[in-house]
Amino acid sequence: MTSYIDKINTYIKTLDHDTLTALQSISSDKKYKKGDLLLKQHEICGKSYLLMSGIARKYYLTDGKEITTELYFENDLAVSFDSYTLQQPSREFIEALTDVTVSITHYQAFQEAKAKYPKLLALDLMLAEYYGMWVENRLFQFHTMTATERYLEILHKSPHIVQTVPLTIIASYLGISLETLSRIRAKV
Amino acid sequence: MTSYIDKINTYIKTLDHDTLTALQSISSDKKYKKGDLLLKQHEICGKSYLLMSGIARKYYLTDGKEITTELYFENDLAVSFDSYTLQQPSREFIEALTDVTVSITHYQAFQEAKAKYPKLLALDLMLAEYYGMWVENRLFQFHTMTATERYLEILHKSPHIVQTVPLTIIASYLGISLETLSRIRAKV
DNA sequence: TTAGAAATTTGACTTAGGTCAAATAATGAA
DNA sequence: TTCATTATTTGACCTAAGTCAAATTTCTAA
Repeated sequence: MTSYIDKINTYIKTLDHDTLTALQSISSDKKYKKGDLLLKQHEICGKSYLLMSGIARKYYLTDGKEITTELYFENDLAVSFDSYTLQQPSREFIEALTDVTVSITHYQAFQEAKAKYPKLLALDLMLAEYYGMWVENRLFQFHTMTATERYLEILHKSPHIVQTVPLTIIASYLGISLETLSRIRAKV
Repeated sequence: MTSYIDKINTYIKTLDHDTLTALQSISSDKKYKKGDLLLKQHEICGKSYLLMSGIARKYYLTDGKEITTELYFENDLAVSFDSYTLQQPSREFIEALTDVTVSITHYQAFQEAKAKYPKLLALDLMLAEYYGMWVENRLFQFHTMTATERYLEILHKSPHIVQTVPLTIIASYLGISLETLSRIRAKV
């Protein structure tokens, strides 16, 4: 599936000058401090955030508890998918876990650009497909793997997560309690 | 999210004659008997299956056990998403749970049609977005809900599933054992 | 209709993971 | 440095859900 990111990047490199400048004209950089919220619950996700540097996460609250649903590193694209797609209030927050720099693209401007530049429509499809496969893979893990197996998967495939993100957040991302994660780590 | 299906259907109704005939020219109907496999593991999912009638499911095998990942009813579109998107061998099977009639569209022909008819590209994006939101919602359920809560969710939002699909399959779809499902049902 | 197979339920017991509480360890600002 | 806060670990006990085995119930094909 990493190969699909390559495919997307390769595709972006083939974009013509006009398409590329159109895209740049509707994007702008912004910095956030550690702890800042890029998106709040109940807000409509009217922007996409491409992480240039730093770490961020997406999470929601269920009876007072924060459940992390996605972790973002450099070059990851952060949005609340359903809020962005349906332009309806978000169930999720997006939070900067460190100071971050992002490239922001507005939803509405991007919709208009897609109508004018079909290559952006194709790009949007690729991004949606990638996200679909990513979520499908995560669901697969919850459906069939134990907590220990899920932790080992992260440890092997995304060691940077374990190295940079607090265990409380990793535990909620794995869908287990902090104590259980600590015990799993104490073993292998 | 049902509203998004409405949006997709509304969009389809706005398709011009040429686009529509192009789509029809690359689609054909086919019937399968109960128990037939529309897609086998390790095959590349080179077709999409729009269910016209009957019930089908998608599942994979983990150490000999069948895990159902999706149930299809009339008007549902069945594909192994990553296999179809990446055109790589499928981890999943697609099986007819009853006699079914499907409208089959070939992947390759659809790719070519999308290049010629941009409205099909936009349609494809909507379908990918819908699937992404659907999977995200299922992941949410696995991430935060107990087995009982997941069962009640199905019971309320998709009662047709409980009425038509064997409990063994529903149990694996919920990620629980058959016995646990039976006990949940014995209560409320 | 009826025997055999398949689906579902029930019982007894085990286990992964949760909860609550307390003890350490690590970090960061004054 | 040092104190206070935050992060992580450890202990004791609990609970949801799994496993294995057997009993029923429901279908289905002859």
